[in-house]
Amino acid sequence: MDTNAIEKKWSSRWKDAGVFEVDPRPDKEKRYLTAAFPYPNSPQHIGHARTYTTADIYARYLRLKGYHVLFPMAFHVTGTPILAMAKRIAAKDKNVLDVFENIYKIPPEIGASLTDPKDLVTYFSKEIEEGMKEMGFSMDWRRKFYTYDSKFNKFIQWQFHKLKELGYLIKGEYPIAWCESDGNALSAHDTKGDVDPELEEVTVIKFKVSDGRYLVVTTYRPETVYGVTNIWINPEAEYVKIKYKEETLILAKKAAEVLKLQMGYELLGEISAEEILEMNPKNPATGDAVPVFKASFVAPETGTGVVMSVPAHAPFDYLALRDLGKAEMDMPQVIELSGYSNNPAKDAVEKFKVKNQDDPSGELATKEIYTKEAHGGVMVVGKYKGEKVAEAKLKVAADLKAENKAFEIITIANGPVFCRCGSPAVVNVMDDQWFIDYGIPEWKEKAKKCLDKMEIIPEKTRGEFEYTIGWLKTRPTSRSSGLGTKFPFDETKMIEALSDSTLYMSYYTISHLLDEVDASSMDNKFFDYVFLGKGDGNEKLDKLRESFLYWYPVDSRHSAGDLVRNHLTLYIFNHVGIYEEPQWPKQIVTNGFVTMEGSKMSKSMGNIMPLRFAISEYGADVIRFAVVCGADLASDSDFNKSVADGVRSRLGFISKLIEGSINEGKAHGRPEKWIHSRLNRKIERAGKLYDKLQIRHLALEIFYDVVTDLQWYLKRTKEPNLHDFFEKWIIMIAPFMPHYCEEYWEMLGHKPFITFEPFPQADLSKIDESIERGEETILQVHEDIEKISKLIGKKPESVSVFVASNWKRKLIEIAIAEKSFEGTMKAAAAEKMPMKDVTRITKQIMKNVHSLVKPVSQKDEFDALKDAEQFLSDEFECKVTVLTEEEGKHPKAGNSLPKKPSIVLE
RNA sequence: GCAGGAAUAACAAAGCGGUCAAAUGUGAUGGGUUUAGGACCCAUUGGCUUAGUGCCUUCGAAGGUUCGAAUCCUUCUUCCUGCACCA
Repeated sequence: MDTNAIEKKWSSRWKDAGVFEVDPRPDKEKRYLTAAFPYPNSPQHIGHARTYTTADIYARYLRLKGYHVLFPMAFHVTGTPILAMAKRIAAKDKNVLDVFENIYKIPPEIGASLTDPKDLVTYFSKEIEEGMKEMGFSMDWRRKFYTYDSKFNKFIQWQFHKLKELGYLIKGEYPIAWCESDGNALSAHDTKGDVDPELEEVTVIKFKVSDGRYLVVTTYRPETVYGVTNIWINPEAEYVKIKYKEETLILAKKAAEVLKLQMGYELLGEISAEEILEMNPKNPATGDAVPVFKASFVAPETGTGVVMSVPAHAPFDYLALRDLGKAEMDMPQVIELSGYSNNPAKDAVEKFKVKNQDDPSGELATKEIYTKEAHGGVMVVGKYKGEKVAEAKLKVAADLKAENKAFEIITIANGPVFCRCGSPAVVNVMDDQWFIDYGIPEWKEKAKKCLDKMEIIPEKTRGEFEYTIGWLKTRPTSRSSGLGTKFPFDETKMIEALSDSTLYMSYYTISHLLDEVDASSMDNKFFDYVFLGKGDGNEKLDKLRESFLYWYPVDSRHSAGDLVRNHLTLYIFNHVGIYEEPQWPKQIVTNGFVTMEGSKMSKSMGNIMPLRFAISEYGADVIRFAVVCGADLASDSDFNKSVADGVRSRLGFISKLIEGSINEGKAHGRPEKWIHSRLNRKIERAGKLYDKLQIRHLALEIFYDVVTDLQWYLKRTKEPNLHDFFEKWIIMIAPFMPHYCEEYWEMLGHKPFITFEPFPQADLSKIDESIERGEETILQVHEDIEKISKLIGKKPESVSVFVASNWKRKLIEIAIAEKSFEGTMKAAAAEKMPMKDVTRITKQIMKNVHSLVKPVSQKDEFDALKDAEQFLSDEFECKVTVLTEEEGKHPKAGNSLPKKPSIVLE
């Protein structure tokens, strides 16, 4: 069979018949599925396909179960990455163009032409859409939209009006990494080396020099303020005076430059290091005046460029004092640390043999002391004496701030970070930043309540959702640049990318019905009516509202697991905030990633396999399988060539069988009963596995195992008849490999589409335990003959098989009941069994008496083996005779046990 | 550091109190088929034994509970992911 031809044939038939384009049908129960929409700044690779394939398998399963299923798709273009990428293409950035050409195989002239964000979006979204269609995803493409569409913008603005009405939207200050020369915010896409600037709060403590004049130090350890012996400045650096909140602060010039934007101070002028060294500032915690000393380790661009010295707890402070010849001075202890003296810093310096403050091993000493004190230290002075350092740290800082003896500044923790333009990133505090306040308790309660009622697949991720709901607080939602929707209450701002993808599933329910509607008429009243039923409607609006009410709520939301901590939890919040309970989400399904031949896919490793390339290489049905079946839903699934080849060859095996099996076969013996018993058992289990999306388990059960069963069946029977088997099996597996199954279905003489056939019902009457156990015994005997034959090193001329007597079966039942050697022996004696054999057998079976199962009767076992007599004879090319133990004259005949017939080779 | 997840044979990955020397797939080895290659089929793939149904040692490490543990409990070790504005 020609894979590509089959896949093309069926995808165009689906398209022509519009089978996935669905509208409300009140006569049918609906299921509404959505999967996270893609971000079209590059083509998709096989990793992206996992979530969509999982969702599609589920969608197709639900159709077989008789539901009316909607599975829509759209494109998310919000935010800065697409803009940044277009800019980089315009600048002929080699990295971007190389990735396009070498990894995604985009013709270089096309790649280089995508300098307009819209062209970029158009090109890649087209590419992605084609790939999804080729994969056979059963999506309703009429509903497609882009998040920068003006109508969608209206919807998002409405969402934000709702959030504001609810009091969830607040305005405030927010620090961000900033480029002064470009005048905009910096995220990872905008920095050299794609570094994500990490912001961190640092405490600034004010040491009073005179009234209104302070020397300001930065510290991560405010609790050590009680042990300050002096202040450090770098004599090589320049220092300045600034006016900040009506006070004069003294700090390093370079530090002041970095802090300028966030503090908004007035520069008063320079001040010489000598002048500072003369000062005797007062420790705000103790009131003691301390001297100012010189130290080379102080970096003028870090913090304030002024440092407080706590020699008992900071190895560098101790070292600098020792370098000045002051090692013997009094060094007050603040923290007690078991295993250390009253000067842990000194202990650590000696332990690591640090020479002076310029010796790099000082870092090691510092790290050890900081870590240990932070977690194991106990305060020995001050207001929080006796408390743990971890707690005292926060309390001391809070007290100092409350008394206006300290304040917080924000620094770039992983700095220095540079903008692509070359200038260093600084911290800017936006005072007109909008937030969504996910910290509001009633809102959290609702989210919790929704979560409690939701199905979470895999269930073990539920804890992560609970954790995220608990931990979310105010979240910035406006940005100064990017594609998407303008912020309705400040049109100079854009709505941030994660905030416009939390309620959009509602929009799919009407997005294909808006052709006649003008964007300007889509105001708050419009959406209030359509989605909330508030206000007055009309015929047109009613149609939209009906569609929404029919499809909502979302029955299953699919995404990769990394979105639990943000998108998926925000999705819950926004739904419970804006909608009533009947519209709340019902289920969330998350999956792991896809690795490539054992390692993570990455651009730098060049091991990304573009989806459309993979499809042309292996065919969509094979890729669907390979991408989804390699691991449990939650864990990463590995894509490798050998697995894909394995799937392909099994598919070939099955195709051949179906081609050959259609008009055949009259056999109706044990093998037929067996394979139908196996099939019906699988049908019975498959439904539950599909419901829980146990995809890997399903694949093993209804694909790999089935191939193995078929191979055994073909061995066991001369005239195979698999027509009835395939009639059911094809439907059951169709969600995995829809193209092939449609083709098979047609080959079996049915009209399309298998897509809407009812999922097979398990015929429980065909599940035959004794037939299956019989077949197991045959397999066992087959193996045993082989083993023995190998051991004696020759092919047998004849084989006799002796089936154990019924009294032995009875004996096992007794053992199961008695569970003890003595008890079994007694009961056996009462039954007048041959005690010599009983002793031997009982000894043997007592070892695993707790796991014995009731044996089948001698007759059942004999019948099974007798039926296979010819088969075994053919297999071993000699006469195989099956006899009962009683009929056997050979001395070994008596060795037989239930399920373990005695075998004699001659 | 905090929070979550995980550790199983050559590799990947099931199993989550007894039927477990441990499914399945891949790889490897041998054999069959084939002009050759590929594909396909069969067998073997912890050790030792044995004309098969036996014994021993294994499921990150150490302890514990139990008649019985890969599975439950405790401690430890290692690895992964996230810790916020980034889609």
